[in-house]
Amino acid sequence: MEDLFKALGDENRLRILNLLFNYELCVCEFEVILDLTQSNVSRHLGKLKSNDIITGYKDAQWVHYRIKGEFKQDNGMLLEYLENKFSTEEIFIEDLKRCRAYMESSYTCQTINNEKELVLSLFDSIK
Amino acid sequence: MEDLFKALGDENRLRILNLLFNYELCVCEFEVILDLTQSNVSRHLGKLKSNDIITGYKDAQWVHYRIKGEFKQDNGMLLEYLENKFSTEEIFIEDLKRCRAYMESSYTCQTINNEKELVLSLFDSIK
DNA sequence: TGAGTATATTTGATTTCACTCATATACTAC
DNA sequence: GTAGTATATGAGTGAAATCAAATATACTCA
Repeated sequence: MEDLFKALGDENRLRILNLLFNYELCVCEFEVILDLTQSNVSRHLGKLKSNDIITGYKDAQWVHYRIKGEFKQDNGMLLEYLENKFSTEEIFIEDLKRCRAYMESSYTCQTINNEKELVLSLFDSIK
Repeated sequence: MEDLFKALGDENRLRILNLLFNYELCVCEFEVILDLTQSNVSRHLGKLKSNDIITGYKDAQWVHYRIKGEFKQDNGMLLEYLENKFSTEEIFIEDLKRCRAYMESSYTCQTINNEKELVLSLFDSIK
């Protein structure tokens, strides 16, 4: 319980969870959407994973992450609480907007790094 | 939100909250019931207070703490989640047993420190 | 007023955490 | 096989958090 809250006590990890509440994403996508370094994203995902909050599966070079089913089952009320709070705080709302813009584009995790400039320009029109 | 979870990400603070979900208590009572030093308890209460989770009022030398009403209103689901988890984890159950034994005794925060040995002996019969 | 008590805060040592840079691993495609 | 890409991890740094011991503050009561 202490460890769970420690895992949630970091803004970047909360931003990651906010996106994972809505989409399944891989490291390189978090990297661009949240504007974090690769190793930073990987570390935070590692912490969420070691606390059994998320799980990842490998598809070619890419590792896709999602909220763990068991975690959802055991922590329904907490998740509801989080979703509710996410929907009222600016930073999480903005993150989701960028995520949606990316999702509705034709870019994928196969192209996101080659076309990073173009993906970022998608986001300019939002803010 | 990050700060709230940081505040919850400490076992001693969770133990304090567990008791406050059921009783209103002052520093010297936490000290004996949870077997922590005075400065340690005071520090943790300070952190919970600065995060607007609890509030304290002074009565003579004693400061009594309780969960803040606004916090309850704004975080109902989180509180429900916590109460639920507290009721399933050994350490929180034991803490509550000791707290109840103290509450049902005739000791008060005016006497708890003079009679510390006797209060502690109340707890022996529990474990 | 002065002694005694409850609580808060300062100090300093130790630990923990987030972050970056560089490197290692694992996979793809040629 | 080699080159290239995505992800994970090791090592080092600086910031923040914990804790105990000592001190400061605020209150009571004689």
